[in-house]
Amino acid sequence: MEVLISEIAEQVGRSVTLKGWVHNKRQSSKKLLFLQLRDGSGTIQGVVALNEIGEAGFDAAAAATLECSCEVDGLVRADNRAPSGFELTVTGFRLVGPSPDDYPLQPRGKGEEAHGADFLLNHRHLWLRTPRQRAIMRLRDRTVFHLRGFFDSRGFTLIDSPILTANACEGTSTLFEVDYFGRPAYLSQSGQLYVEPACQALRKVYCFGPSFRAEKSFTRKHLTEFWMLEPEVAFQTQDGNLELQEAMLKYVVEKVLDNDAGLIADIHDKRGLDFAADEESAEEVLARLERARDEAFVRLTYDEALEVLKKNGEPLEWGDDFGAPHESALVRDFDVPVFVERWPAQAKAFYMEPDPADERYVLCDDLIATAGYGELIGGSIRIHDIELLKRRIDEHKLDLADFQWYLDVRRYGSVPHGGFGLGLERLVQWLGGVRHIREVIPFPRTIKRLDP
RNA sequence: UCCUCGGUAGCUCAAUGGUAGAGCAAUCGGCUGUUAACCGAUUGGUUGCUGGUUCGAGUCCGGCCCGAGGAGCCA
Repeated sequence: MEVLISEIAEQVGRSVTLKGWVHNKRQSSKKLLFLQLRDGSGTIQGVVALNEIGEAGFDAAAAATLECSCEVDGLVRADNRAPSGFELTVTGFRLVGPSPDDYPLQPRGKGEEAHGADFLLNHRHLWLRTPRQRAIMRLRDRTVFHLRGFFDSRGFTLIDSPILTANACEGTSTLFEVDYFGRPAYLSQSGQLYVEPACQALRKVYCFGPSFRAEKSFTRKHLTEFWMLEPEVAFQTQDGNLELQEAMLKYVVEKVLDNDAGLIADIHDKRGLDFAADEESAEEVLARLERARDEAFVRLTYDEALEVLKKNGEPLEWGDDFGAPHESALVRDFDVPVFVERWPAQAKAFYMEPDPADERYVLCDDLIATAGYGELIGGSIRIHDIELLKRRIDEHKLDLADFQWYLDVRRYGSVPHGGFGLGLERLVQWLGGVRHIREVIPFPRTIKRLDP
């Protein structure tokens, strides 16, 4: 019977067939060898003994090379010598697809010595086969699943925003331009302009899709193509917006801790091919997530954050935006994520609602993650007064003609509304303790890398 | 765009201006319980490109190319 390795515990004592790949081979003699088999659901060790499989079968298994694909028959045994607790006594081996002896990735390495970042990224199509990358891809999938579960449970509707857009609303410098039947179009850098009208139709909505930034940044936390989830809620308040952000993250963290903690252990297995040498341990990641699940997030106003920065030796002028050094200085004192809300209007985007308590500020927030993973979320209440919005568009030297339909949202039954943008990759980094953003997306796009 | 560091075997890295090396991978041999197996042997090089200094350059100097990480900007 054909089974998956993930189901092998139910098959003890039975003869089964596995279809997969040879991850590694250790030959002990002309009579005994070990195959590390993986099938996408897990890995198991196959024990190939001459007296169990016969000469022809042994020779076939002995000819297996790294990453060749195969069908393997065998008897499932519980065995405490195996890391997973189960082994397969191999009784048949059939090659499906050979793998020449120039397979570029080594099945193991002495920590980060085996391969470097550039080499691994050039072989991303093969790198994905390794256990660490499998665990990261699974964690990404589970994160999206849990996010969708959260918004579903709160009555949100998924609204897909377009990727091709006509307007360069916040300036063209960070946008990718494409030729759209002879006129310029741009790859979307945010779905916000589209979920704003949608929330007036469906009350609570979110979009989730790729975002594109042509910024020439080259760091561990930037991609030119990344996935962003952007909720937008009609009749939203500043406190309601923060509550939604915190509840969303606590929900995802709790689900990951309950269901997917094993993936975090796999990600931090020291045997993994990995160029992020100085990462947290799995225990540190789990402890950090437990705190984020159990303790209230820190909430600071911009002015309070300035005081913390002054105390930590990174003073800023009122009105200045935070740089990366300020972010780390700010979260140094806290071991849960930190909201910084109510920023000076001059540091933020044109569409943000003024704080009624003091109009020098706007109703907005950034959420800064623990452990150096940076900004996970940026959110705000949007201006719903059409005259104020026109004034702001003008002040920011933007073209009113580009915003006619956006202004319609304020013209007909305008309501206070707001939302935020969550960077999926940064969330997966933070959840998994993955130091480099290029590992948490299957095929990363950066300024220097379009292939594979 | 700016700053810093780097480019030597398939990979990860060594090599006072003086004969280009190791570990891993691969190949061959050995071993009936290996867990990143181990032991022995073999193969493997236009030292990123280019011009210069020098008796002699992987090493020093100029230019270029490529990569990494940080700044800025952001998610």
